Amino acid sequence: MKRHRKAPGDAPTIFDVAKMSGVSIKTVSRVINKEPNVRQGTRQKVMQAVTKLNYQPNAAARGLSGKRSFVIGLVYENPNEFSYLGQVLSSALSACEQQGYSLLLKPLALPSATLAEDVKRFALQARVDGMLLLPPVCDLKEATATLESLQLPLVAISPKSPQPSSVSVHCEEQAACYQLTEHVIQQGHKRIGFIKGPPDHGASAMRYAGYKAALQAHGLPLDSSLVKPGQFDFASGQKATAKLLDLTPPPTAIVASNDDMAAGTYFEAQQRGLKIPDDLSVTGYDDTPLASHIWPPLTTVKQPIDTMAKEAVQSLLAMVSGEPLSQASMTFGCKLVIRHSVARPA
Amino acid sequence: MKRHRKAPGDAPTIFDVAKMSGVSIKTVSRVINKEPNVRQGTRQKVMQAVTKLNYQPNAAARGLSGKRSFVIGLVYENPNEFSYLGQVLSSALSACEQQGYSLLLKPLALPSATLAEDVKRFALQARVDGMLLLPPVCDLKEATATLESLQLPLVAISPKSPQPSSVSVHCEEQAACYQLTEHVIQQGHKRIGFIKGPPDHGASAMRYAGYKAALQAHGLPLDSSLVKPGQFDFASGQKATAKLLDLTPPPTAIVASNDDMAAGTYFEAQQRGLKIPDDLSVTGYDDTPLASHIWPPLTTVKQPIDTMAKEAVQSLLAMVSGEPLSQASMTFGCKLVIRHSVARPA
DNA sequence: TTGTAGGCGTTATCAT
DNA sequence: ATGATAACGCCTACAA
Repeated sequence: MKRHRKAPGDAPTIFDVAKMSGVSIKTVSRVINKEPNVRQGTRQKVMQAVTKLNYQPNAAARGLSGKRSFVIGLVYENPNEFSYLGQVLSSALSACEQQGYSLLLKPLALPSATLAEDVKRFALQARVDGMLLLPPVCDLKEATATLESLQLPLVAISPKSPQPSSVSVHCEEQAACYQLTEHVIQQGHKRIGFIKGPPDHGASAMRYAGYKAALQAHGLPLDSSLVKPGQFDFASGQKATAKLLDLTPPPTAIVASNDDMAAGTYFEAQQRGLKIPDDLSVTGYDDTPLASHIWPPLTTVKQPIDTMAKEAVQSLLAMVSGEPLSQASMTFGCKLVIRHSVARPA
Repeated sequence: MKRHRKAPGDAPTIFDVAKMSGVSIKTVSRVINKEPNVRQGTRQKVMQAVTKLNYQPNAAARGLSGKRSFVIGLVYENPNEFSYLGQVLSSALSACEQQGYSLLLKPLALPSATLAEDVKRFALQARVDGMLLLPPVCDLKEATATLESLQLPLVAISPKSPQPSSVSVHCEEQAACYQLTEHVIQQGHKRIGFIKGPPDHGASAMRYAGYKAALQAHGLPLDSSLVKPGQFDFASGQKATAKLLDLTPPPTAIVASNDDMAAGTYFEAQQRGLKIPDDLSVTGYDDTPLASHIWPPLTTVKQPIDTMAKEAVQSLLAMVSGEPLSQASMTFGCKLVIRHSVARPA
């Protein structure tokens, strides 16, 4: 026999609400889930009881019983710095909260031999309704294929290419990096170094393409010795910069594929006694807090991360609810943020 | 009639494991939860089936049925920068994962009129087993009292004072800041500015006390005009530095209560054409990635954040399990990280 | 528009 | 040491 008698301290259940409002639990359930076919007056009675009792649906029970768990996962690579991730995280979190969802974090150590297994375990254990995938995980077939075989709705944030098969949000990265490079060119620079991002991030290729296109558009040759690999982190940015500055003659400007690497460029240049921007112009990408906190303030590109994350969540939840998506992929514009790290070459 | 027949794609349940290993579900449950009173051979049989089926206990079902939800909450103030929080987050997350727990994030916008209500709602809705509290929330009575009335195990990370009533982990902040200040003094500085942290963070007072004690120990006067308020963020650090540098004569060194504010000091000083450390010595606190990424590398204090977070989780889980804690409060040592932002005054 | 019955996968209780 | 069975709180059928 079911008890459903609660001790004074216990949290109220749907039965308590039903009793207080004089309806069945199913009706309460309908109200809670905003289902149709409830009379206006009934709905109000129930809502009153809910408020009065401060009733909170039990997430575990909902997850167990229903199809939805009200949990979505955010999968990302274990970061060295929280610069970009921090922004995504904050935005995604608040978007989830607004929609009554919880966000579960899943950092991954890459490369991983057990990637597929790990991701699957995470999805199954938490019974997530869907997943938000960050680069480079969103482009790793082991991960996405496994998840898709679980029938899990997936949304990729800035994946390699606007996958026709899957849903994603991204930026006009190529155009933005074109503008950025053009801005540098317009200051009179001819030898412009470039620090690439890791090849497994889609953004890397896009940004590099923008750099190349700008060079070409302005009749500048593409000198491959001026292009160095990087990993989107400080250390690789510093290392690449060292190589670049060792060149004879060295570049007069360096376009780094993100802010963290640009910070590495600052570091190496300043260590060598070079003054930015007089001796070396530098640009970044992402407009992380760092960009405006280092001296001189870094010229960079601002992605609408907040908007993107919120749209990603929105799309994901729509998929979870089985709603048809108006579009499988959304592209947002980036904004050039001109500060003080670019000047005319000496 | 119970089905317990799973479609091929469905995740295996405890029944599947029970069937495969030829025992009852209760025995499987015992094995899963490491309960005693299971014969060694039985335990092994079950474990084999678990492995073979890749069985994952359903979190929702566990939460619904049992006393524990296997979820803990991490409550913090909405950050401008993820410098300190990012580290705590990473560590806490991995600690939770290791223990089979999930970590749910709860950022708060402070000050908040609905703090108690928000925190309570969060706790109830997620049915968290316990909570990790970061400053300044861990010191806000509205929050802690509400949570305690829910009988929720709480662990505070670096709270104001080693609360006798509650469990907490912290650092020897005063001693560390004493050493840091002493290091500056030993370089020959007499006029040493100090940028305080926000009064609602326990660390602020401790660090300030360390500064004062070092001054006194070395026969230096405490000049209150050299002490400015700050908020632990870049902007307030910059602002405080501006005020300090406007003094006549200005200080020859500035001790900032954390790295973010020290970055503000760098910014303001460099904007004025001052060279660090030749014209101005600077120190920070926390050893965030930023500290080693700005130029010149910042002398700071490293807290064992990873250890602290892991211990905090450990203690919390012990409380959840009703185990007696060996100690209600744990203190860890900090480490001075001497880099290149302090030199002899001109 | 509303209500009843049954099951979701686990842990708890109480036998055996 | 092991097992049968009743909760846990909710949602999805299906009735009414």
